[in-house]
Amino acid sequence: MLELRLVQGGLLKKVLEAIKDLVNDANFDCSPAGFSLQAMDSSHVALVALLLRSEGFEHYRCDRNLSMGMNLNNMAKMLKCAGNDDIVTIKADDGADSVTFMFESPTQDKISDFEMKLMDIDSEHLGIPEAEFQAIVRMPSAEFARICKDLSTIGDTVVISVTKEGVKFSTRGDIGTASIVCRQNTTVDKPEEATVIEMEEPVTLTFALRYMNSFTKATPLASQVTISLSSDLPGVVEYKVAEMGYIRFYLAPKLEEDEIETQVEARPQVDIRPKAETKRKVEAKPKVETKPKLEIKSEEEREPQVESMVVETKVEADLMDDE
Amino acid sequence: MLELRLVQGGLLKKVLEAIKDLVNDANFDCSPAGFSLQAMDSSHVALVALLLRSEGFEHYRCDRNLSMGMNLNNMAKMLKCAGNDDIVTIKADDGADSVTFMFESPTQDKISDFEMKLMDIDSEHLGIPEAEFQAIVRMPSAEFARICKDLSTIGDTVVISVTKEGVKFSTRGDIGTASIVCRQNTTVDKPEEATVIEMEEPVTLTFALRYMNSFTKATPLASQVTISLSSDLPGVVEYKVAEMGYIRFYLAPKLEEDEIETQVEARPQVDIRPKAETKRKVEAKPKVETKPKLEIKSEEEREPQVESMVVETKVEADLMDDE
DNA sequence: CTGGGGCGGT
DNA sequence: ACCGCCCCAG
Repeated sequence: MLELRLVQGGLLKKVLEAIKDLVNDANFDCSPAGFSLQAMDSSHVALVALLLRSEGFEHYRCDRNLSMGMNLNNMAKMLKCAGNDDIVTIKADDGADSVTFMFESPTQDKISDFEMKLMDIDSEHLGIPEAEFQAIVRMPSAEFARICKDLSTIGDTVVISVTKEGVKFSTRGDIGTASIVCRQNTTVDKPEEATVIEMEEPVTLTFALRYMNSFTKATPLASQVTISLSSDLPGVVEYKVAEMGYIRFYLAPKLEEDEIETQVEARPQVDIRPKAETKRKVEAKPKVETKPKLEIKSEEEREPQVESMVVETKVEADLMDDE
Repeated sequence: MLELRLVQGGLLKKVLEAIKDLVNDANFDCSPAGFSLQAMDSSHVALVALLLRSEGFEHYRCDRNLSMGMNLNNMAKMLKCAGNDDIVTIKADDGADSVTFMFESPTQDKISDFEMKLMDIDSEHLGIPEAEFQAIVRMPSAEFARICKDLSTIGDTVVISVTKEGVKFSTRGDIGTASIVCRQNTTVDKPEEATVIEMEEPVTLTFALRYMNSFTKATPLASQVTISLSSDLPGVVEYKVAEMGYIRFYLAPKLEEDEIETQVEARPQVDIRPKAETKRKVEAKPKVETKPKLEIKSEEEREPQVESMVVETKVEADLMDDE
């Protein structure tokens, strides 16, 4: 039996708006620690990881771990029927093939029940190793969204370059070039306007703007966004979900044209894809891949001490390093 | 070397939004007097003249006259990336084949650089004679925009009729007719709400609404619009650009059906088109043209005293009678 | 002036 | 689904 009561129903609406364009179907995993989701986008280039901690719910009952496969578009459709400050309750019986969303208007005058069929989705739970990043940029989420949108009117990719002084976003396209520099700035009136750069060493990476623009759908969730970069890891774009957890988007960097020949094979291969998937791709395309793929190991491929981090304890592991 | 620094970057954004639908490519002319543009729309029916006086810029450096051919859509795309109260700097080296737009956020935390390729556009600088108009209407720009939009749902052309009492806009279409009269009104709370008519003699002219509606894209620039009419001249729709200059749109009146036969040849031919262009059209279509064409002489065709008004001094001449 | 919400078009 | 548009509120 599962029963999760969330006072700020609007949060869940925004969460679904943020991920439904990237991922069609995904399993929501419920454990005593929280409500979470991990899924790759349909082209296997980006990965979304959502966590809503149990403490963030007004009421959280989860008798045993449950994985519920949902069509995110359909779920979003139902959640759209909730008011922004309705109280949302998610209910499912163990082993049931459906989930119920209940919306209570703030005045309790209106109670809505939506029932949605669950789907059987086979996706392995991917272990995402915690990594040290060479640079972490925190900046206003709206500003980041604006930059990605603006740059995508000029080019298809963004080069993000972090130095101590600031972060530079640049692109190039048929009509010209663009370069936007945001300086570190911690002396602002409101903390949500700050731009903070934590940097161990300068990093320059290239990403597809198409995905970045998808990620910025999460902008309404948080006033700040965190961009974490290392030269040999997928970039991470993270939005906090108020008091509850986060949505993280992982995106493999594109190789610069002149890097492709020399570096693609030398890179540490940390592959996030499930084994079968990885094999198939490799067999199908034995050549150098210029299309970026996320490189994080799947659970089975990881080191023994990680291997032991089974699904039941995994969410807690994630919790530890949040915030 | 050219370097123009404009504190109200939003103005330039609005200027481009106002003209980019009418003109695809045009030369911006920089002289010590200011930053200006003259261009005909692609169907050679309307003409846009923009002037931004050098005094309106915070910093204006223009070592020598420069004509920069730009694709206005691409320029508008780049300017859209500026915030409305960013400071905009336009930079170009003499003889360079590109121009740079720099945007500084009000807080200076964000600096954007956009570089755009210039194009080679051969357009003659058209001399637009200053004329006396039989009637000049000044009215709220939003009201004029609304009228043009409303009338274009009924018909394709607007008949503008000015008398001492007011100005009448009327149209006729398949579904019926419409007529909107605005009375002169100078006793208003705010000066921007006034409707003022300066009239020497009554005028009635017909214009294509399609162009009028294009012109009203400039509405955000100014709270008032000036419509200047004479029976034998193109109509002029003018929007002031705050403290800096103006955008003027010239549009040839349509001949009323019953006027075409009797008047078209009798009209004073003041043709704005470059000579070659004029010739070609005439050769191609020796018949009576029912499509209106702007009738202002090009530089070479004009009278001696106008002839001497060469490009260098021309902007200043425009300045004289502005305001 | 910006942000948000709603709308209508493409 | 996206974007531009319009209105309102803060």
